[in-house]
Amino acid sequence: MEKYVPQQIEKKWQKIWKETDAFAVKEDPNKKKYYVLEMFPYPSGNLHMGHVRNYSIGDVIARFKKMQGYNVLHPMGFDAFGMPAENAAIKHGIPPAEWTYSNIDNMTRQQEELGLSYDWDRKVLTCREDYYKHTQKLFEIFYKRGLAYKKEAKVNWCESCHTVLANEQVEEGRCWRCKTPVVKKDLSQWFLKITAYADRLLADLDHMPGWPERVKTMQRNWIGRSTGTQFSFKVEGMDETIPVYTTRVDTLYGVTYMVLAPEHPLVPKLIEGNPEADKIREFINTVKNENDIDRTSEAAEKLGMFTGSYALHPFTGERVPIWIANYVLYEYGTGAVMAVPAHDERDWAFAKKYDLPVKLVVQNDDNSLVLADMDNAYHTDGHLVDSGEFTGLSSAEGRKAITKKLEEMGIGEEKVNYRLRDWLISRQRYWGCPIPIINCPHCGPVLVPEEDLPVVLPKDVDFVAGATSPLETSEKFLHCKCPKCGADAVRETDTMDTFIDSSWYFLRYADPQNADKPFDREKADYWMPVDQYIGGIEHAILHLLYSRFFMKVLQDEGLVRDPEPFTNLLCQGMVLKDGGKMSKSVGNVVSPEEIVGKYGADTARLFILFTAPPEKDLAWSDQGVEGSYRFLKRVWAIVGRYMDLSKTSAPELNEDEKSLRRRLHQTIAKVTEDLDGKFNFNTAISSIMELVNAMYLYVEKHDSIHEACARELVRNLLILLAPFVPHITEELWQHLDEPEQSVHDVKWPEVDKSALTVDEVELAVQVNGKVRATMTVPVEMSREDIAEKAKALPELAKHLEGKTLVKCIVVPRRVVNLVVK
RNA sequence: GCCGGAGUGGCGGAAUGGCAGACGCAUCAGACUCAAAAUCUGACGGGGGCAACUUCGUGCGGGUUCAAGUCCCGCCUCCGGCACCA
Repeated sequence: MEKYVPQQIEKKWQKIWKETDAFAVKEDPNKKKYYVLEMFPYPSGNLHMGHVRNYSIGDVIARFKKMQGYNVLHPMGFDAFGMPAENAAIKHGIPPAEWTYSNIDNMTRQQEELGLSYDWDRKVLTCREDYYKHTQKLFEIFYKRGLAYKKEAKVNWCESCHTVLANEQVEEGRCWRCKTPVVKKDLSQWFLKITAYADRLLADLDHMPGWPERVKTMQRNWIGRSTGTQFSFKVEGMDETIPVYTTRVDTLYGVTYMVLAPEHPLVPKLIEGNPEADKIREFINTVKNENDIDRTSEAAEKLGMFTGSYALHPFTGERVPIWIANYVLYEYGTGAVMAVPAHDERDWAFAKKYDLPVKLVVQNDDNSLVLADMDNAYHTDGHLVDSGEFTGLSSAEGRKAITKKLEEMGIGEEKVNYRLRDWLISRQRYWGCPIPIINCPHCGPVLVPEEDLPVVLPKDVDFVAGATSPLETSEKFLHCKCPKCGADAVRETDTMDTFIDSSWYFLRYADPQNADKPFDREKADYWMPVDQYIGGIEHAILHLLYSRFFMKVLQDEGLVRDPEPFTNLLCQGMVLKDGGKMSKSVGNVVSPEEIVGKYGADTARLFILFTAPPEKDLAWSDQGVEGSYRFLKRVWAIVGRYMDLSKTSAPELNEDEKSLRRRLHQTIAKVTEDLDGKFNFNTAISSIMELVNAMYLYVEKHDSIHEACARELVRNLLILLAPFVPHITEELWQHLDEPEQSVHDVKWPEVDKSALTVDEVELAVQVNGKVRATMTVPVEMSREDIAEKAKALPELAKHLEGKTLVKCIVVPRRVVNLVVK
């Protein structure tokens, strides 16, 4: 047989798969479906190794499931709206669409060169009118359900990207994309009411066993549910009350002051008449202008000022001074807190700094707390002291009883709070989905009528970087008539966050050609939910939370059946080089195209799947790639050698053939087990390597083989390898005298249990738990006989000499342990 | 601080409570070759021993068990998420 030249055979098969539409699928109610999906990429220009890893994992699963008889949906598309396209326009004058489509073409070609089994007829591009038309339609659904609203708010602004950002897109106070420190800005913006789904997003996490624990934890943290009590303080001498939220209402008798966020709307009134008012205003301004990094940094000092006003304690009527401080967040709870310095570390620090009184109202079990000796707040639960009628209750009882009393007084109630904020979706950018809203001077915001969708992105815009959306520069786009009253009106010029586009694309794959609707319910019900989703951990919150939110809203709307989009989630690890992330600035980037060109796609895929378990980080190793290439050459050669061996047709297999056949069926069992839901690609491949090694040892020893045995070995070796390395297996398959069929259409093999039977097994023989010998015994030998045989082993004599046997444990097929004294 | 995950040879990594280190990389040796590469075969955790063999060994300290990388208790370290969220 000729040499293994991957470049030739890979091109050949890729062409055939493309021409025959080999992986196109249709709904088939008689077949069990399996939907495997890799997160679609942003068309940045070129695939990187992370993509290759992502797609290789998905492709093995898709091909394996198909061979198992499932109707497999395995689609691919592009998350094609986004900033880089627009930046290219600003920098180089290339229209964003042109830049994007040329990148898509290039990356699609690179995907094809990896031999991935996609149904390309279902390719989805979020930037095309036929897609974003439906994104707009979905926005209208949200709007009609009261889940999309516009409000004036203090929002996160990135100076470099010239746009606002969602909370989820701010990492440590910086823009997630360009790392520029985020500043606060007052703007009127569109939000989606994800907070209305906070409880369901949280609760359903408990019923998602197919998701990694760490992702669920991150989402739980992000949603940040807490149960507490909200109640109001009266302001002395004013007809005003200040609501506060606390999880430690049991410490209510320890309140010695209260604190408002500087942004709190009551502040101007509270400082009226205070001679220090100007100073306070100055302080408020300083705090407001600080960015999040400074304001929340660990080193940040707690700063505050006394307003001059007092609140009244709801139970004791005591005067409680009202302060303003930088450590209270306006966005969370009520923007005001009761301060209990004895039992809260922040309040403690603040009280010490400004010399405010401290009252101990919770004691530990042995009543050993002495305020004068404390150098920290006591923030754990205990029992209440100096707390009026509640004294003596445990903290938990105290919380219940005090909340009940506040309720009876009509000034408070139990309250659940979330850290999660509504999703800010407006972006002051061009290359995104236009928000289908018309702003009418008389009617306010009005939805674009459904029949007028899509609101098409205009081409006549200026891409001069500025603080407003480029869409404002298109006169034709901007001016329109109000659909309600017909008056002159202007269009909304912000576009939607691109995370909206990716929050429903998995549904579009089920029905990608539908012109009227985002997707047909019946088709969606057939394919959804995604059985296996694969992608990077960086989307643990962003994309994966938004998609879950969308799915729930669509379920409420009756458009889908299921509450969750992704049944099983696999978060692949990163591809590292020299101990760090591959990056252009470090200069350690290995390009997939280069590797594929040098070794072929099969080698690249095999290396990535073999070198590390999928969820762990993978260290790139040039030598490791060589090793994978070497293995494929061995496969190529051994198939040839088996075909060249002279064939016998003896009535019985010889011992070596039998053991080779046993090895084959062990391998089938192992690979099937490793691929079925567990995705241990690395150990699956290593077991196939062991089979190949055994096949080599056979040809070293023999120059003939039983024909049926040779045939079974080679056939099954190729089938087992097919999901991992589709080209070389297909090529070799065609060299066998098989019918006109692709190896990828063959049924996955069954284990022949009779092939696994053995006559004899080797047992380890231990004395007091230490292995001292091994022995081979017939499988059916009784425990008693095994024990007798073990005792008589000569190697054991010196370990047994002069000792008495206490116990003998026989574990069939594994071990014998003689316990002696 | 709270939550989650992980610690095994020179390296990537294997091990339903039952012979720790499968498979691969690197290294060394042998075969083939005039030679090299490629290829095939073998060795390969540490200490001691010419050897048969022996002893220690899965982050640390205890425990359960005939038997622990695996189970339990107490720590340490690293990675990730959240964090002035009241």
